[in-house]
Amino acid sequence: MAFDFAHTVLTWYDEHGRKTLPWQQNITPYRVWISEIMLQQTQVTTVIPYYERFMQSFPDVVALANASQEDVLHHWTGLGYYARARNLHKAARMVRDQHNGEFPESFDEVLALPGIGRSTAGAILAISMGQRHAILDGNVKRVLARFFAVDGWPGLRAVEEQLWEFAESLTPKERLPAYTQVMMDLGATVCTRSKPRCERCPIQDHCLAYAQGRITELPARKPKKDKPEKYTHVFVPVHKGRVLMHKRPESGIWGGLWWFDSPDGFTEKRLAQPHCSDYLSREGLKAQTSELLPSIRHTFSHFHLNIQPILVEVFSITEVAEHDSGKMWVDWHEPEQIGLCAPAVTILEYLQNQY
DNA sequence: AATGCGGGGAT
DNA sequence: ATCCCAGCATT
Repeated sequence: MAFDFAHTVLTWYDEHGRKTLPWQQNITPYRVWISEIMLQQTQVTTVIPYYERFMQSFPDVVALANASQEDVLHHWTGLGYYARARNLHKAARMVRDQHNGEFPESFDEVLALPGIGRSTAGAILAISMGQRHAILDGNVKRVLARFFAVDGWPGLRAVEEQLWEFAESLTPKERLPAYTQVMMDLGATVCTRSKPRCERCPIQDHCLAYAQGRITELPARKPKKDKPEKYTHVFVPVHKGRVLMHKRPESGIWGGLWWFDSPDGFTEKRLAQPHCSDYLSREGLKAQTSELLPSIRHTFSHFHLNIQPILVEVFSITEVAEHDSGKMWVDWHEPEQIGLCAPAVTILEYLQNQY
């Protein structure tokens, strides 16, 4: 009889699989959905506190739909990939308005929700409903690339299609929640990127990469390219314990998050320090002093950003900006419930400590 | 098919 | 400093 892959890993799961993660308790499609989105490109230990806070504030899909986007982004501050939060909110409103507030239970309907692709749709329905769908996240890609000794970077279309075929062919007809979980557990706790624990792997005897001594070279690494340096100046106008912030456009870097006004955007070369006068007159402000705050180096997936914040102490405000205008005076000792990008948090923390 | 999209943990 | 993580949307 041929090697029964699913049975072998399921037996291992019963003894060694993770069963106490927050989203593994009180399992519902909604709770699994939120966990799957948060866990996209984000590690488990980072997600856990975010998940707990999110569930506290938005216990069900209707609660999430009824929240403001501002509030949702606030709960996402620091998690990254903010389009995930915007899509999550949009999808919740679709569920509320088009599915009577009940999370859909067919694959095509779930796949149609923004922010949910093939793997996430499969994971949600397999884990919460026991439906038979394959998944292919980073963990499963690594396990299968090694088990079948698949060459090539999994980001390549052809390689990914091959891995999907393997994933589909191995998926059993029974015990879908446990099987889906164990494929991720294997990748997360045994078949790790570096120093995999092959001696504890239930499928070691049938692993091609292990047999070929190619565990460390599979899956193939992503072709690396060096990240360009970029630069930006930002004005940080302060007045009586508050700081003027600007809301970024919905799309692009830090979409919908609050940041500071910049005279030069992100530039390829380091520009001379801008004068405050133009900015101040445009904003209807008068300054008494300005000084450079410590610069911040922030790394994105595709470039480094060198940020030079310019503190401007303002002594008169001719116009108080309104929330709706995309500008807001934020109390740095008690920031509003808004979404902030990581460098904005750094600057606010600096103001808290210094002033 | 390739690129954009964040932040942080592991090494 | 580099790699990469429970991926998806856009072009």
